[in-house]
Amino acid sequence: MPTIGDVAAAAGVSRSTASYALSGKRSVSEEVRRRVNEAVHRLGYTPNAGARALATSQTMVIGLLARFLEDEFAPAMMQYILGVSDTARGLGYDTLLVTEADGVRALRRITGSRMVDGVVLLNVAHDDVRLPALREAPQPGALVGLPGDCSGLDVFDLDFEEAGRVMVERMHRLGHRELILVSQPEHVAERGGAYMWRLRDAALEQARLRGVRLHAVSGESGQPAIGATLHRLLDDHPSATGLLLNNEAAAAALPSVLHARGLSVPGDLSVVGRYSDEFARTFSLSYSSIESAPDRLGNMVVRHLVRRIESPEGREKPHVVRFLSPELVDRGSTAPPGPRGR
Amino acid sequence: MPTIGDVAAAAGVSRSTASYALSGKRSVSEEVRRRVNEAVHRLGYTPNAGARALATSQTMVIGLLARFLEDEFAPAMMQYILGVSDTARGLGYDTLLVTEADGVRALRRITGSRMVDGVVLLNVAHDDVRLPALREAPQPGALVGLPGDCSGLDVFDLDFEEAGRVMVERMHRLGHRELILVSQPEHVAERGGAYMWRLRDAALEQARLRGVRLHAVSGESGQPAIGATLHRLLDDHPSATGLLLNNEAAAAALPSVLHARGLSVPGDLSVVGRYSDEFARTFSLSYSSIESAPDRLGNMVVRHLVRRIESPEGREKPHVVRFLSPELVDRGSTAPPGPRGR
DNA sequence: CTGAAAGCGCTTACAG
DNA sequence: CTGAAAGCGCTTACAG
Repeated sequence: MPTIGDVAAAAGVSRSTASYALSGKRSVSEEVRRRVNEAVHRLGYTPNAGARALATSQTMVIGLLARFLEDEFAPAMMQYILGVSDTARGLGYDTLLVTEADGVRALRRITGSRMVDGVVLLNVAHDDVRLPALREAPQPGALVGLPGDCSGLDVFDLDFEEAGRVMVERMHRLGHRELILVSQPEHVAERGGAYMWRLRDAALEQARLRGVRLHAVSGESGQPAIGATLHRLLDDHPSATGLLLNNEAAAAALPSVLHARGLSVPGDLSVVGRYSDEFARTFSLSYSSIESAPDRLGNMVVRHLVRRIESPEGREKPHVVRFLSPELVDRGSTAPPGPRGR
Repeated sequence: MPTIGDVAAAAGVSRSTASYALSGKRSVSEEVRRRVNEAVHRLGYTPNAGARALATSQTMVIGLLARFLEDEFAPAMMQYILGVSDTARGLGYDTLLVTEADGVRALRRITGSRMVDGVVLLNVAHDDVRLPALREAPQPGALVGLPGDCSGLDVFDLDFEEAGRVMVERMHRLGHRELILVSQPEHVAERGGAYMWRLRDAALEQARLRGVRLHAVSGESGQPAIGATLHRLLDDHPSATGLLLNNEAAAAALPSVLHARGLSVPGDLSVVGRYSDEFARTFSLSYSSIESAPDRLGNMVVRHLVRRIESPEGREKPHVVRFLSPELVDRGSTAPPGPRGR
């Protein structure tokens, strides 16, 4: 592999001039620039990333820590990873994907060894053990998911509280007065998945304000258990006319449950879910839903991280906690209360 | 961040001795080793990855090129990526994930700049444009997926031909004499997805040998189109008693199609699919299937790549093309022909 | 506009 | 068993 020394020799200039001709960081005569570019092209020169990182303290790589938790919907993770990776590349960065179970050790390794210029954490828990290690790192960090303590980090997440309110509000306006909300399993909350209770508590509060009865329950994260739970809920609350789903498995299982009961949507039951459009397509779901927008979140988190990496004053700017406004994608699954309510 | 110079100073030895004490590449007195380790621990020293890469020409990173093609099942990709990433970490390597649309350019960038010690290509097509660039790279490359020309590369894939034979054979032994095979869309084959025709052609040949009628058709990759196609196929071939699915969307859509027709499995229809166990769980599918084993393939491809990276003679060893034997996971969806055949 | 030189933080022959 | 020094391939002040 040719080095910049080879390029310089071929162009008949010094290594520093070759370097400047390529970086444009100081003016170079037209003639020299041409000769250098020609040499680069002819020799097939690509700068050595390790050497450049050593000289500049910049790797042009961001670390992406993904956690795969039991009972979470794995395919959804792919969307976040793609959003991060594609955005990073668009900004000139590559992505080091870390899926190691021991996130703290992984974080120490990639930040301590300066393999990355910044780190994105996915699937952040309320009391995430990775955060202390991230705060100690010399590189900036940004999160997707809301921890209890956001200090020293940029935080991005869907506004799950607003999502809960929007769901209830949509149903209330249509005239619904009794709803069922199916959330994730209890242990998702126990391990710090704040999105579960953030949506639920806000939905309960909004229901209280509107005088709507809301039955909030946890549901399993897989078939056939969640299907059985949905049947039981519909049995237990025969006068409920709307179903809110903050549980992807429940959304995926609902069509067969409704089919088995001979219920139609929205004629007999109104439904609003919370998942990504990609998810809806994969499972052919035609329920209106709050878009969880993994691509937009991935985009936001990387854009802010890179800004902090690149602007010298950015390192000291106050950190942000930003919530993405939930967007209700209307797929026609809500209507005024049907016969179940009469 | 402390350097090895800081460690050496704190331990009262030279930098070279500190380095050797850590690498163990030459013997060091017990006393010195203790002092160096103590200094490392106290200062929180981690070697700088860029500097080490520059000195050793080893990055301990492997590149992973994933392609996301239209009409392919994205969640399946996550399984391959995890298999590669987890195996790499177990062998001491990190994973640079590249999802860039222009795979050739991406490949040139990460290999030319020596960011990686080797490269894994996922979702390789018959006439994959990335292969010439990979062969020119100074690092070894390994593939998941079978290209037309395997020269200079290690190639791993499920044995789709054997999979096709196993499917037909299972049905034939149970007494089935007329089967339907639903493959991926035609354009999957047109863009070089050899797994499509490899399974189909082998199944057709095996059916011919056994005197079984086999209707081989392409199906769409999403709802509702594939559902309609399945209905039409069952209408068109009323005496077919077995269904073979080399199409993940078709497998996901089948339960509702069968429900709508009032058909039970395996009483009325025997079914064998081809997908991963993870996929079966995600979609709650209880059809027997050829396990596509993304985790095992990811493991194999990385293990071989690392062997080639690390053993000096390994660089010259003949390249391998290895097919993973298909395993039929029995979920009880096959039985002797049902009433449809009578 | 250009070049010689120092330096980034490691590893590893070379000497003792 | 240990150290001084060269070298990996870049970038960038310093001089002219």
